[in-house]
Amino acid sequence: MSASASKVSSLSDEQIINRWGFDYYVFKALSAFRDADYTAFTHFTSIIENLVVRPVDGHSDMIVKLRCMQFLSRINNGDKLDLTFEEPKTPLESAVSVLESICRDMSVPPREQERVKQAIIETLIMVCLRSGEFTRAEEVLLRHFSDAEDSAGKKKLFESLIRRRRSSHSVLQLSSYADFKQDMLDFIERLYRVPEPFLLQMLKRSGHPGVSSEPVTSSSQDRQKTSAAAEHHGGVCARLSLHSLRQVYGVLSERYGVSVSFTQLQQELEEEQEQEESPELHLALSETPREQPEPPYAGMTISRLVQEDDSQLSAAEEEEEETQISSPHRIVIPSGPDSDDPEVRTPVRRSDTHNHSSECSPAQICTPARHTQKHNRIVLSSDVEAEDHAASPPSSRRSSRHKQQKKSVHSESKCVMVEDDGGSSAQVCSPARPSSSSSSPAVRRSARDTQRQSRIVLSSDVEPEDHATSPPSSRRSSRHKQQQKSVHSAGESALVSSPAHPSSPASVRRSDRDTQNQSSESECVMEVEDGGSCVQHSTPARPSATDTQRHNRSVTVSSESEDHNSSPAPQTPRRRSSPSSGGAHKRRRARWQDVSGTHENWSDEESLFSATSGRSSKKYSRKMWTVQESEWLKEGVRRFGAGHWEKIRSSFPFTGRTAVNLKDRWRTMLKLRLV
DNA sequence: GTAGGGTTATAT
DNA sequence: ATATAACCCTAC
Repeated sequence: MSASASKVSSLSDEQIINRWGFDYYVFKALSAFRDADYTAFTHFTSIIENLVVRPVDGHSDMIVKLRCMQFLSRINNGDKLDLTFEEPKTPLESAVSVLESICRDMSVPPREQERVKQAIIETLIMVCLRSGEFTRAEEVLLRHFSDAEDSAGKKKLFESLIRRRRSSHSVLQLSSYADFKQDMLDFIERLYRVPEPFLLQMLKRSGHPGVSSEPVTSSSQDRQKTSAAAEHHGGVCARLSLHSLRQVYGVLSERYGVSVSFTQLQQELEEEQEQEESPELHLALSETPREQPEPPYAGMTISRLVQEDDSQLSAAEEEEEETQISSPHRIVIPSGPDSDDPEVRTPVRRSDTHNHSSECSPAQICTPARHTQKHNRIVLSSDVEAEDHAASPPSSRRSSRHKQQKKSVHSESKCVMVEDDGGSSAQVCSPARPSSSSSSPAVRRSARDTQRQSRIVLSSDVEPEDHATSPPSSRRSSRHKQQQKSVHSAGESALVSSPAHPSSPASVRRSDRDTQNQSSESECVMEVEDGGSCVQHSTPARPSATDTQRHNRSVTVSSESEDHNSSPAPQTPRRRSSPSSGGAHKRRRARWQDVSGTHENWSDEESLFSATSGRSSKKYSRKMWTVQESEWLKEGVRRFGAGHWEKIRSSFPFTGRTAVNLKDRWRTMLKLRLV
């Protein structure tokens, strides 16, 4: 779909950079969890939660990562029965819901799925027993306990303990919650290996001392592989002809809207070489940024291009596979002495001469650059990292969606690396999933097998994440109307970023005032417990309600902007300053997001990882539909036809939506003529 | 599982 | 009080 192009173009620097940050913090959160540093884990998830509220380039494996974070957050709080992530459920029950979502998206062997679920349920029952919640334990036992024969013994035991109201028993003592947590982490890591985040890679390449990125992945060998791979990088490259490079360049330039011709580029390169000092290749030179600022990558230097992509999947590639370069090798054009020292490469370095700084900002961030070497070289490779995704099942996950959209499935992985003297190199990789086909051997990227990246989400969907029944937050401002009229076009799925939902204010649901006090108290407690960061949410800054809301909707195509978020006090530790409120007029809640601009997509109160304390039982809370969800729905109807609600529901990452909800929403959309 | 009419929660 | 998106109920 042409959407890819527009999508890419609409990525803002913030979206891209936030994505880097997102990947980094996910990685750190997993590391912390593995190290049993749950306080740090909580801190990182809080950061993620807040980050995700900002515009983020949300394609690719973001959903998977969010789900993993959600899952682990719930597991992490599973022993606290008074917390809830989804209204009536205990954290572990929510974990089961998330597990189901994960299993839907990624093909998880049924046995594994069952085993994990059973482990969670048993743990939940034990937690209930230990805390004397016999009734609840019984409820869980009856509702979720596996009927499998092998668990019959345990079932009996639990029944007996419940009956006798015994909260102590050797079995209860033997099992440790900490072990359970690690077991769950192992499950997640087996399922999905998080690739080394782009930011860390950059840091490492920059030669920053002491950067040791502990892999999230359990096997530390991976990490070593990573570096090893990096080191060999240069060595592995096969040299190809200029002709090949030219072809590849043609494809890429078209894709990214680069107007410079290959020949021009060569000339520039030559000139640069002559000058010796300009290590970088500047596409920008000829790009005339001013003229066409629009195109996403226009005006960027190659390095920047590359980098963005390297940051783990960039949209473009995922969507256009056709343009994929199929040559399995890397192309290296030596233009100078080449040195293979990989470590030194700093992908982007701006330094020198002609760089139009303005255009390449993002890239520059991480380019410390060492100036040692000088050689120019450009490497384009379609590499393949995949190869070893042994453990990863997921290739199929979302496949259904994909397939339909694209027919060709081939390996999507490709990598473009540009390196010039100075050692700066950049790479573009589309990790994509390791699809069967080509398995070219290269090892790249972060060398870890990571690769499984789960699928590619195609249209940018980022999932708004989260669970279903979340309590509505109270204030959601006036969005309805606006949304109706304002937009509606959203036609194609061009959504770009869809952040996940912001956190939810826990207990603050409907009327803030009522619950506020309580909630604050509890929230605080909770934070302390787990994360330690108790940032008082108590008075959550109440956001001012301005209407500014929707102005910003960014470029995303979708027009309906709903801003659903109303979560008043995000539980996160830091309060977000809401830019918007200029004042303190009647402040209602800060809607930071509104300010941001691109997020139209989420619904109010859902929180990604935070739990609320206290359970409420209220009738039902309305969960407004996000733009993202509406887009999915439209896409689903387009694909399967109206009336096939269940099918549509299961084909998109809806959370907390039933087929009937979809049907009702569709009815509403028709009524509003949004479709 | 879906269609349609009724109900409820919210914003104005 | 009114309008209405989201939800619920129930027949098929």
